[in-house]
Amino acid sequence: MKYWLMKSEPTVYSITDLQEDGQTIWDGVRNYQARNFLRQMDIGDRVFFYHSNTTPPGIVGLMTIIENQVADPTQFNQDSPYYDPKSTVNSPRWQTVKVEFMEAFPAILTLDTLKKTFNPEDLLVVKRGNRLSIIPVNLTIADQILQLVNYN
DNA sequence: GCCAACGTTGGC
DNA sequence: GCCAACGTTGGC
Repeated sequence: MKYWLMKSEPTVYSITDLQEDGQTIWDGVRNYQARNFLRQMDIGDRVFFYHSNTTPPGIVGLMTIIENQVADPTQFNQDSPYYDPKSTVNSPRWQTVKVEFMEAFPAILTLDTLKKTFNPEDLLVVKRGNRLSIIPVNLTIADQILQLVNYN
């Protein structure tokens, strides 16, 4: 089992939205590096849910992968801002995953705390200028994040 | 609202 | 294939 971190702006889709929906297709990713990480995800992997572009930003919960190699439906939808005319049903360009809600943390684990706890090399999300919306988190760091959640 | 970082586009 | 211009992300 691997750990990941995925960002979402809470005004677009929040941990509360996921809690209500139960599960969702993580659509709209249009960055090749992020997509390549999505392709590496397996069923059962766990994902930290990160709220970006909000005050304060930080990790707010945990979800798990229940389906992988999912063709992002928005790439075929002409009315979607994520429509990709170069993508076809037979050879979709954008794969993603379906995630299921696991838990919302009792309190947000803020970016500020993450910066104080981890080195940028160990946790990419605290690295200045990093804009990747999907990043891998190694097991050691994931354990430490979960411990922080439990102790707070 | 500012702006640094950085990805993408398109002319050449 | 280079790189300037432009667009987007996202913290502050």
